[in-house]
Amino acid sequence: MTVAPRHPPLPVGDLEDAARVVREAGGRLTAPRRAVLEALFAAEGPVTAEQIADGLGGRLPTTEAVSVYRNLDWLEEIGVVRHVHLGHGAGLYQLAGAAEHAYLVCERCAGVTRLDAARLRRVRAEIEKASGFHAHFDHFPIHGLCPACAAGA
Amino acid sequence: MTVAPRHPPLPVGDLEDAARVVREAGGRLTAPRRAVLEALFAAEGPVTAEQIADGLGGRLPTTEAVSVYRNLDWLEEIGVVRHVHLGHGAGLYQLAGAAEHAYLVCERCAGVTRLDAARLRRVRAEIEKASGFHAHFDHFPIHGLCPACAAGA
DNA sequence: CCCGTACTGATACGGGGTTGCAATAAGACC
DNA sequence: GGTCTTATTGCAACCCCGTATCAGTACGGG
Repeated sequence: MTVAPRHPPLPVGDLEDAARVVREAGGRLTAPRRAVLEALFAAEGPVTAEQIADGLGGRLPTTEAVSVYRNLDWLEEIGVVRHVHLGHGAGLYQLAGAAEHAYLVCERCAGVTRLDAARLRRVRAEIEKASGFHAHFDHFPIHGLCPACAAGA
Repeated sequence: MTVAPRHPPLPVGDLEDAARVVREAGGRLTAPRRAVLEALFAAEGPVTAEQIADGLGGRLPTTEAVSVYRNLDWLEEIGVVRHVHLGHGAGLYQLAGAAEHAYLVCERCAGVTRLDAARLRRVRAEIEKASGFHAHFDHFPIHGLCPACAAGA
């Protein structure tokens, strides 16, 4: 689990597409690797390695946790997978999408809101103006109070 | 290690001040607790629990790690301490300051820049406009490319 | 100076992830 | 299809960063 991506995101459309990318990267499409990819395609949102190992709660065959970790790492290295942290617990993995998403986590109700890149342009511009940093919002969440909790507080 | 502060920050100016606050919160000023506070005052920036337990690398007497964790937790509950995460590793603890600081972490060189609240007003405003969230930047870092690495990339 | 109880230290345990290594199986080449 | 190379697996042991339990200690109000 690297903190920074080594390769640019390499979005894949389906399993077949992923298989091609895997081979092009010099990898083999083994059963555990295929299972990890299938789980990522089947998942609704970002999921933990443990959820993948458990077959998303029984919906898919299970996979050895250690193989899940190794495959997620490697798939992340080649750009197919990304992981985010939405709190103190386990990292959450997902297929690398074409567009960056920010995750807004409410510190009171723990609710998570996904915001797409387009709406962050001005945020990034303000950060750049204030610090020179070119911010990415796809690895650590933006923490704070959601509208409802802010109103109640 | 709570993810969200339970109490508003309660900045303390020096050890004596901290001792008063500890007693007012119904706590006792034991040797390990004093040691943790001394380490936090002596530290240059945010430090790990382990660094505190080690006496900041020998500069101060050592303290049992388990007591360091318990004291940091309790001090955080009463508002004297805050912790941040600047990456995948251990949390980093510091005395709660009066002003919020954001931590900008470069994903390439891992350099950390501290930015104070005043310069974040417009950033926060843009996030509020885009999502309704009232963002805090003092718990998770803003991840991205520092000016130097952005130029080199 | 006493005494209740907040706190300590030793130990065990937990989640989350990584590493070492022998055994297995993809898939390139024939 | 058979062979062979080596990427990958699965098991087990391990590591980091903390937490929980609990008997014993010591802080500090009276």
